[in-house]
Amino acid sequence: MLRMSKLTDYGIVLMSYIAEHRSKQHSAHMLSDAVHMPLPTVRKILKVLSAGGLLSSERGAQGGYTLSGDPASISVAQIITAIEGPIALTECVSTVTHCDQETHCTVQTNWNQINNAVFHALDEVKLADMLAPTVSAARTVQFYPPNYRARTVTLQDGDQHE
Amino acid sequence: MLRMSKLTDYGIVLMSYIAEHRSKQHSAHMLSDAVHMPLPTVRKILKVLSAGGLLSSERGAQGGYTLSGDPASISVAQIITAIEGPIALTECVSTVTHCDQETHCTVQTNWNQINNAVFHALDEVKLADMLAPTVSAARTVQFYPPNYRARTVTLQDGDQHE
DNA sequence: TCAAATGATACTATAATGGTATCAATTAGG
DNA sequence: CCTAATTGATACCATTATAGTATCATTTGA
Repeated sequence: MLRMSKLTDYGIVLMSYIAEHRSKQHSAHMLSDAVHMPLPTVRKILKVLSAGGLLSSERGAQGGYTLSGDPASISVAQIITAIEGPIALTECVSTVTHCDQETHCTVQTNWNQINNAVFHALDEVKLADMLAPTVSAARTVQFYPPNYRARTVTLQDGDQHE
Repeated sequence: MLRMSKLTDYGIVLMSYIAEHRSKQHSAHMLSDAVHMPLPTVRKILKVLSAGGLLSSERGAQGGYTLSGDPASISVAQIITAIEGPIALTECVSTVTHCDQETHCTVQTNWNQINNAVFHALDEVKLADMLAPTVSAARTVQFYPPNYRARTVTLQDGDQHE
């Protein structure tokens, strides 16, 4: 988990599609057809991406959306941020909520560090990278141990819990 | 956003507290008092952390929980994974859902790359790092531009939208 | 002037989450 | 051996967030 919203996922797919077909102006309707997503949802997302400055919009007949920048300079982090707001894993980092943990919360400061790390990871990946199937995968070490997973096992008979 | 659940946040606070007071056996009740969280919730989280192998539990009177490993070797990624399940930002990565995007989804393969990056970032930060207030912050470059944020502005009068 | 398009707002149903309650199983100690 | 303290498991509920829909206003090209 630690999942981002489905809308964000859609947003990235949309951005990818538009990036693949630059120069053209894309209406919500066209995109809805092309990417097989419900029109109202597409509209909503495009609006947000536009408000976020990632797409340029033109109103009126023959209007539509275009990328407002170079695919190589638009990062996944930007897209996520545009749709979900600033990347912050915990509430205590993002908002200035007065939480009664504060006293015991040595943790607080270190979250910024973690957020930075995650943000950086997401900011390194550009839209252009998403288009080229596996270009950068080659130079990327696979850190995720394939069978890494906490044991949420339900113990079986005769199984000893350590 | 891209927020992890509140329970996970709690989980990290609990793990931090236990790590700060190792050697002792901690009952849910004690922890609830110490960290000021509702007892049932604490119980739930401890149970999960225990099932995830991060805590060792002893039942019966005078029972309780202890860290099952060294704070320096338990990572934030492990804690998150224990509580929320495997770290996967998109559904299409985690589950084998048959989504009708597949055809247009050049994106798919690259998500693994992103997930790896994020996982790595979270796996680098150990529980021990969370205790020492700002030890490792010094050697960590601050990547997050302080005013980075998509413009979700509501335009004011006389304000020109680019 | 009309049709095609985005912009804005508000609403609804479903799902996820946080929180609670209850009972079973285990174990130390009198 | 019985009781109290403790974890384990399951089930439930209320609130919130999310995804999706509907509607109307605004802009603009032909």
